[in-house]
Amino acid sequence: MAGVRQFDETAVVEQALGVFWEKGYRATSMLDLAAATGVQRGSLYHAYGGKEQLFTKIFSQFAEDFLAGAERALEPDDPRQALTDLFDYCIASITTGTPSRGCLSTRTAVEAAEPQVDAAVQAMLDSLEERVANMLTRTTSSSAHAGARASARARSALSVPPRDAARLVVAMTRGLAVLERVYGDPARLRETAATLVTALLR
Amino acid sequence: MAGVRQFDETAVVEQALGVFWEKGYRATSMLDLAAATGVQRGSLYHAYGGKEQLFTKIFSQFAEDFLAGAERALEPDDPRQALTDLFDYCIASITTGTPSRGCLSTRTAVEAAEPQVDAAVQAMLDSLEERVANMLTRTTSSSAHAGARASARARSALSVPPRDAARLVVAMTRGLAVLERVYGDPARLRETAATLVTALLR
DNA sequence: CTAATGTTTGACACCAGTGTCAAACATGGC
DNA sequence: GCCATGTTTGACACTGGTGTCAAACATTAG
Repeated sequence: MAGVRQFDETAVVEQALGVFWEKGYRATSMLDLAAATGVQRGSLYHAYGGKEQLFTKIFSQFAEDFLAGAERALEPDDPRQALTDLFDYCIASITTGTPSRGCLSTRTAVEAAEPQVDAAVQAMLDSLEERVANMLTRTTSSSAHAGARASARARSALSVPPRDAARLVVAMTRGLAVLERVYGDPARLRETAATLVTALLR
Repeated sequence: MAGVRQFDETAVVEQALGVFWEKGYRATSMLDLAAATGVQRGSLYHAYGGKEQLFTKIFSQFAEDFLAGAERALEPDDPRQALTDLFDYCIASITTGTPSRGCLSTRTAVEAAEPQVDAAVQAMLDSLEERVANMLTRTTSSSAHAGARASARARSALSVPPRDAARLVVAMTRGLAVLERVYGDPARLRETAATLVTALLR
């Protein structure tokens, strides 16, 4: 194989992610991408086929990173702490930058229409939901079956089943993303998240 | 005053609302609007100035109607019923049409950038929050002060203060709007809403 | 009936973006 | 060193949208 790609692919992905995040999927043109990456428009078409394919690639990369971060946030054995950490993580992610860049997946979910793109977003949310559900079943006692050393004393109890709670939490992360756009106030987002955590854990 | 508007303004507003709702603020062009309303593009520019102004007018009309519906849904004296009715109302609103049209205000909040438009969305959410808060303080006992005849027996209690609960509820309506886009499953939305109601009311 | 007033119309000049392609160009395998 | 192979480049032909404007047109007050 001769005739080899001249640009640094990971750098391009990173730059392009920045543009998509800032402007949104729809509002981003191949022109913007070319300008931001320094790669000619023609080359981008040649290498990726078009915006949808390029975005899908970038988004799956992003989703992986995001989920890794969420996983870390969900580590604590106290569910209240884990949920709080998760929301803090999400809120930090969407309120970064000036002006804050918002939530890429939410924005994409709401504005995209391409099936590929929608599928990618759905996969990410499914994955997030599952991780939250796992954390909740791990850290809360549905009733007895004590045994584990770290939790000799009463563990927190959920006001609803863990699976349902997980869905609610994921739904809430989406709600927060929308409110960030509307009010742009991180403190307010944290308060609202805290309210949910309180309602969820008796 | 001679030289009088030839088109039926309320009809135009209604048609244009349909287009905005279906395609979203950004993706809607004056061309689309002209086609849908049967009014020439030039006339629309002349009469309204441009897309932003026209949208603002249409949106405030829409918000008024929406809030009136929400108000009606919040009438029951049982907070569980009122919240359920509210969520049902919201879910019905966003899942109408084939394919379902989604939530105009959420979509607008996420994709618009024009200050006028953002302000209109914010006003609507503030208003919704207030109505929910009113309903909650009206229908739940923060503690004693019985007296009212309809509630001689114990009234439902909130797991969090009414103001916070109201914010949470509004946030949730936004979350549901996003999930509608992602999963397109009304039943699932109702379930998630029901979970929140359960967590909120002990 | 007329004049004044505001509305409608279609055309104009413009811009931003798309997707494609032949030719010029690097590069690694031989 | 040369050639095959894949990449880069800039130009091309298009599309769909914008905002404006002079002229044609209705309508109503007087």
